[in-house]
Parts: sequence; structure tokens; C-alpha cells
Amino acid sequence: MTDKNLAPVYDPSEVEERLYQEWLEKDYFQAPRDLKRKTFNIVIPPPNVTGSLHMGHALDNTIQDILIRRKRMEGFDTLWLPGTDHAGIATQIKVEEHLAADGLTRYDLGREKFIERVWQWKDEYHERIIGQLYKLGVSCDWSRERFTMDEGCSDAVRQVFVALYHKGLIYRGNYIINWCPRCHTALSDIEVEHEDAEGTLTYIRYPLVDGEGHVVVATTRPETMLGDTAVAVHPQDSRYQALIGKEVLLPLMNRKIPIIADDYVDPEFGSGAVKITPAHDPNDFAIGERHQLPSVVVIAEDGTMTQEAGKYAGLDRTEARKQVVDDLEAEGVLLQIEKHQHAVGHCQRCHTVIEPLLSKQWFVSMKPLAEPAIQQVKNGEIRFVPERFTKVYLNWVENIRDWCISRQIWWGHRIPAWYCECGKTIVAREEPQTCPHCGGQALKQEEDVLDTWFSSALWPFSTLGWPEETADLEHYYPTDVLVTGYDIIYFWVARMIFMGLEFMHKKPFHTVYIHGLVRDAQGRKMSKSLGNGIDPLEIIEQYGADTLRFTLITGQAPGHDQRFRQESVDNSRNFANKIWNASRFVLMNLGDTTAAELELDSLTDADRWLLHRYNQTVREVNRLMDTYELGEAARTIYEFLWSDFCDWYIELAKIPLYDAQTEAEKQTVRSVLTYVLDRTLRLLHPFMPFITEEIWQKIPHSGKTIMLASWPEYDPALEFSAAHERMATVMEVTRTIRYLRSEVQLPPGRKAQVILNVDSGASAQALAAGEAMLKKLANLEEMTVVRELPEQPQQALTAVVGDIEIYLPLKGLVDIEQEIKRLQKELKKLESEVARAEGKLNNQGFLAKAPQQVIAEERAKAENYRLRRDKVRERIISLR
RNA sequence: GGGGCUAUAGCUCAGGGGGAGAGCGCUUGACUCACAUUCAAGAGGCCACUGGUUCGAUCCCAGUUAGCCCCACCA
Repeated sequence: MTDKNLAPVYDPSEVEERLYQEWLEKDYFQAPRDLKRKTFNIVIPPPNVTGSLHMGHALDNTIQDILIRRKRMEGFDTLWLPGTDHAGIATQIKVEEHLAADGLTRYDLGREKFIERVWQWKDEYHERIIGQLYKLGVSCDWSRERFTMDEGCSDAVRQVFVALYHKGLIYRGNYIINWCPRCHTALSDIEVEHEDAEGTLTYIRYPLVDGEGHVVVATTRPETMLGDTAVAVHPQDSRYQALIGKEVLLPLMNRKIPIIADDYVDPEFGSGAVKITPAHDPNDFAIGERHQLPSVVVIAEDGTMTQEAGKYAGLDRTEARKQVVDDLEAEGVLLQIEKHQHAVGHCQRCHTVIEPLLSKQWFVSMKPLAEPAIQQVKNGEIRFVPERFTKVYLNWVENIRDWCISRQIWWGHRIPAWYCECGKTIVAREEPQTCPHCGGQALKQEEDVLDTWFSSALWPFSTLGWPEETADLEHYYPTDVLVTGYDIIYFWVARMIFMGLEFMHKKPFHTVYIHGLVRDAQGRKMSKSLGNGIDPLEIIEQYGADTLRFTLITGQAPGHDQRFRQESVDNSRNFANKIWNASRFVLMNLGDTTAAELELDSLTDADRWLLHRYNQTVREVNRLMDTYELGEAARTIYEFLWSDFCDWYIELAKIPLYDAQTEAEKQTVRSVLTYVLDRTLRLLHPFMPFITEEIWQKIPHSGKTIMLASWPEYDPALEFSAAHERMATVMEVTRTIRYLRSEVQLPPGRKAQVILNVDSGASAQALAAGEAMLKKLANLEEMTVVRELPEQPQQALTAVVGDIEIYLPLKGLVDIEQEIKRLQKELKKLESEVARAEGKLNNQGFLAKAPQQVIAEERAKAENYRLRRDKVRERIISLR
């Protein structure tokens, strides 16, 4: 027998570190690759190696660990594959910031040295992140850990790139892209965050080249007028019919540009005439294509004006804007400036205002890849939980546009394309030695790297060894559930589905579980700039991982954001302590027994009641977990453990444990306590892995670890409805007597007498069986059950439970007037209940259409309320 | 301009076609031999508003109001 003397307060810090090491040493997390067993797999959303884990990660990983631990206990061959993400731009920015502290830029180091520095950074932060995951208690298979830039994943990236290129789905070309002047790179559309901003709409007069008159255009970005190559109007706009085909003279630049007609123009907006700058606006670019307009690039990649901008060359774009406006005013062509609300794009990583630029970049053609990914979701092969996210996904995928994948940074997968002097481009998995077209050897590899999400998209299969045909890939692909926040459905989830279908010809997972954000106590997003972030590690150090996990999971409803509040942490901590102390009680009362076999024959009503409740809890928890309602599942266990097991059963168990005549009676209770505690710990283990293991090891058990103990299932042998009913009566009477006692402030030290007058044999039986319990729990000295009461005691408090009249004779303590008042209040309540039930029963529609069971229940209720009403009424009369 | 979510006890939130739930807070009592990180008892809600469907709506549907979020190239 292990040590039974537990400290009265649970101390997680002592337990968690030790248990996690033990689990690691014994390889409990390792997936066995047992071909005979069914698999259950999850790939971790790889955390970025930029910093440390936040509450969102803690929630995300807690959810995954819960799913994984349950399936492992259910006997599945379970793999939770961990790893980290190189996070291209984000990590590069961090390292650059670090260098900046020493007054250095990445150019000072050069590409090779800089990347070395980033690898060092990666190593350092990788260690930190893994350490944090350890502390959370996640049961990942660390022997299979991956990194998006490790050799295998990099190979997968090249393989995919080459395949898509040869299929014509990757191409390179000149298009308007989102350019971040700060990060100095192109971005994809979804890396741009739009924010409404108060801007201005500037009206400028462009004079006609021939003859009198002018055209007025309106723009939010006057500085781009330097690059205008046309003015567009709507073809049907009567105001401008005569002007179409003529030319205007572009102010400041004195360039002749044509007036063209295009349907894109909204005659209602501004002046109805639009200046066209193909090099700096996506719409203008499209119009430029349609009308073969030249593009004049006036803003450079660093955000300054180019030589094409004439005298403004070299100015920063914001400075240029001011000067252009001033000069326009000086020339007398500035008509007016009005305020204007519009959305301005910002870089997701550094929040700099995005510049739409004409640039040569690599793209993935998305529509062909999206098609099957739409079908898989539409036909239910891939399911979102909660379901409404299906729409969010489809809405994006059905309107998908090509993906700009090249980034002008250094940290990432370098694009496997080489340019030859002969002008040809070679795309290959391995570096070519000579040009296959001209045989030349002067090949230069593309400088750009890939969008970090390119490698993420391959994660479910690249981590299992693809493109090699590994045993893991064969056995573990596809995975089962993907757990993530709604913020990366587009970035990651959609693209994984695309790539999984394209390269594995199988969906990467069948279920996408979407959770919400963890916000601060005021409901604000946790962010560094606000300084309102709560570090999960601090909570773990102070309260333990179990407490943090329980707080996060109970605070969570599928797909909804939650607030992280101290009260909730306290509550979870208290719960852990409650479990600890309940277990202390069990351990202290185990006697010499080492095993607990339930002997169903010798059970009392209390035992049967607990087993029944336990069994219901198991069924409910399984149902909830099957539908991913993990917060509800956790609350259900909480409720059972605290209310049923602790508040009622442990108190009831004390009776035989302390007073029983025979050892056999004690033994029965011990076995029930042990059995239910054991199984409830198993049920709770996925949620609170540490404390459950720690206690489980101390109570009688078979097996090495609770991690591999069998998962509790509903057991028909534990259905005890009759006993459950009887106990419900006993409990209700108990509560009522306690209530009466507190009504007259009867001191706890004073034992009371009670007379119970019953109408039915069933009640008499329940009370007889529950006598000892009632005496203890309601603090009674004497309890008398009668079938008929010759004379009602006057100096007594009264209440009615079902057909049971409860009399609490208290000479000298009962204020008759007060008691009548209280009973009248009770009578009023009962009368309204009777009225409600009878109202229903008198409704012909109800009787005709409601289900029989509901009608029967309603009849029983009505009967019960009438009975109680009459008894209370009688009592009032007798007191008068 | 589209799409979505939310409105339940003082606070934070679960729930769900047939008499409203939790935690915290509040009131009253108790250091009772597992636990005061506790126990017992209690107060507190026309479940946002208006219609509809139904025998029956807090729950389903429509609309209204308020708040939040996502997507979108009207200069």
C-alpha cells in the first residue's frame, strides 16, 4: 500500500514536474503504430518560434490533449504529432529587431550569416516553447517532433512546388501585389488587415488638351496622380459622352493622357470620373490591362517616390502627398478636399500601411485546387464544429483568388527556381548543375523564399514523411481532428485541405474543431501593446497546469470567445483541492483493503444511488465529448464529483465507516468509494491529467498509469432507478428539515426530533431505509415515521415533501404567527403550481396533441401539488 | 456592400419546445473527526423588444433595437 497520508492542501508544483518526466521516461506518449488497432491522430498547429506560448495556445493544446488522452484510454493507436513553425516574416522581424539593438541590419550580416542567427534564435525559442508545452502536460509523441524547415518538410515543400509548377498551377508574373515597405516584401491578400480610417477625398481638375474645359477627378491618394495614364468615365454617363476619346493634360507632370470609358466606373461616386494609375491600384491595373494603358511606377519598394515622379523623386510617399496637394493648389487645379471614410490596408506583422505595387512575383493558381476542397466540405466529408464555420470557409474558398507566395525575405524555404543566362527558368527539387536548355552553368537561384503558410499547408502529410512512402504515412494519414482558432481558417485550414486532396488524394482530417479567442477579464483581446496578456506559465506556476486547463476548458463554449478571469481560476483551483481532499478521505478510510470489487448484492440505497448517478455521469460525459462539448463535459464531472460524491455520498459513507456493526458493511462502502473514485478520476484524467494520475497511483488500482486505464463506459448493471428514487426522497426530506432548522436558527449543536407522517408505503419504505442517513444529515436525535397522526403537534414547524408531512416539534421556539405566515407563503406557491398544472390539463389541445408521457407527468405533478397544498392548508387551519 | 455571432440572476457565462442553471458576489449560521481553497440555509430573473409557428416558446422562424466579429478593389 502506498502512502496514505496526503497533505490537506494539494500542491501541484511538487507533482506535475515529476509525473511529466515519468510519463516521458516510460514512453506513454509514443504512438505504437499497431496495425491491428484503429488510429486516432492529431497534428499540432505548430506554434511559431517567434516567442512564447500565449493563452490561445494553452487552450488549443488543452483541447487536443483532452481528445487524445480520451482516445488513448479507449484503446486507439493514438498519435499526437508535435512541431513548430519557422514563421517566416514574423521570426525575421524579431531577429532584425534584435540586431537593430546593436545598430545592425540584416544587410550588414549578409544572407548566410543572418540565417545562421535566425537558426540560433529558432533553437532558443524552440526550447522555450517545448518546455511550456511540457508544463501544460500535453501528451504529444515527442519522438516524432517536426519543424517546418527541417530536411523532410523542406523536401516536401520543393516537391510540391515543382509538381504544381509543372502542372501549370504555379506561375511567375507582373501583377499588383500588396507590398509592405517596412518588411520590404510582397504579402498575400489575407496578410493585409483592413482598418477603417478617416481619409480625404481630393478633387482635382484635369484640363482638356484641345479646347476649353476640364474633367474633375476625385482621389484618396493624390500622390499617385503622378503615375496616372488615363482618366476613366462610365460609358453611359451622359455628362462625359463628348469627352470619351479626348485627352487631358496631367497637372504637375504635363503628360497627355486619354479619357477612356469603362463599366467599372460608378457615375454616382465623386465626380464620376476616375484617374487611372495602373501601377498603384488593383482596379486601375485591371482597367489598364483592358485598355492597354502604360504603367508608370512612381512609388518604389521602400515607400519613396521614384525617378518617374519627377521633382518628387526621393520623397517619402506621405511627404510627397503633402507637396503634391500644395502644388496642385498653387496651380489652381485643386478644387476641394473633403473628409472620407475608407479602409486602409496594414501589414499583419508590422502594421505598416500597405502599398499596392506592380511587381514580379510567384503565384499559386487557386481555383483548380479549391474545387475539390469545396466539394469535400459540401458533401460532409469534412465537417466543421461548430457547423456555422462551414459557411465562413465556403465563402472564402468559393471566391478564392490566386495566392502570392514569394516573399522578399531571407528566412524561409528558398524557391527552387534557377534562372539561366539564356533566359530560361528551371524549377527542380534538386539544384541543377547545368541548364537543360542551353547547357550553360551560370545558373542563379531565385532569391525569394516562400510564404510561411506554404509549408504549413503540407503539415498533415509532410510531418509523416511524405514524399517518402513511410510506414507512418501509410498508417496514420489521414488525421482525424484539426483543432484551431477561427482566425486561421483561411491561412491554414483551407490550404491544408487543398494540398491534402491534391497530393494525398485524401482529405487531411474529417473534423475541424474551431475554438474562440481567450480574452482578458474585460473582454479585450490580449495583446502586447495593451500589456494585458496573461502568461499561461505564471498561472501554471501559481496554480498548476490542471487548474489552468480546467479554467480554460470550462470557460469555453464551441466557437465562442471567452474571458479569462481570476474568479474562474480560483474556482478551478478549489476544485482540484476538493478532489484531493475527497481522495484523502477515501484513502484514510480504506482500512487494510487493497482492491475494490463491487459486490452488487450488499449495496445500500446510498451506494446504489451513487453508482446510478456515476453511471448517468459517464453516459452524459461521453455524449458531450462525442459532440466536442468539452466545457459541458468538464462541468458535468465537476458537478458529480463535488455535489454527489463529496457533499452527499462521503457524508453518507461516514455512517457505516464510523458506526457499522460489521466489517462487511464497511467493506461495501469502501469498495463503492474506491470504485467510483477510480472511475471518476479516469473520466477526469483528460481534463486534469496530473492530479488524477497522482491520486490514482495511491488508491487501489491495476495497471501502470491512469493514462492507459480503460475509459469508463455506460454500464447497464449500474442502473438503480428505484434506489435512486428512494434516495431522492431522503435527500429532499433532509434538505427540508435543514431549511426548517435554519428558519428558527436552531443551533447545530442542538439535536432535534422529527415526526414524519406518510400516506404511501413507498415513502415509508424510503424513509425507513434512510433513517440513519436522515438522523445524521439533518442532525436528528429521534425520528418517528407514522401512517396516521392522531393529533398534530402544536409547537412544531411543518413542511410537506410529496406525501410526507414533516413535523419538527420545538417547544418554546416556534412563533405560531410567524409559522402561519411562512406556511401561507408556501401555500400561495403551491396554489399557483396547481393552477398552472390544472390549466394545462384542462386544455383540450394539450390533451389531444401532447405526448402521452408529458400528459402523464403533468397529471402526476398536479396530483402531487394538490396533495401538498391540502396538507399545508390543513396545517394552517389546525394552528389557528 | 455582403456574411456571421451575441442579448438569461448584481458580475462572468452555461443551457435548451413541456415548472429557469453554475461560479463569483450578497444575506444567515457553522472551524462538524477529507477539505474554511470548506459545509448548511437563503435572497435574487416578464431568459432584449415585436410578431409568427405550436396544445405549449426563454428555446424554432421573421422583423426591431443594441453590441461584437469576419469578408469586400467603389476611386
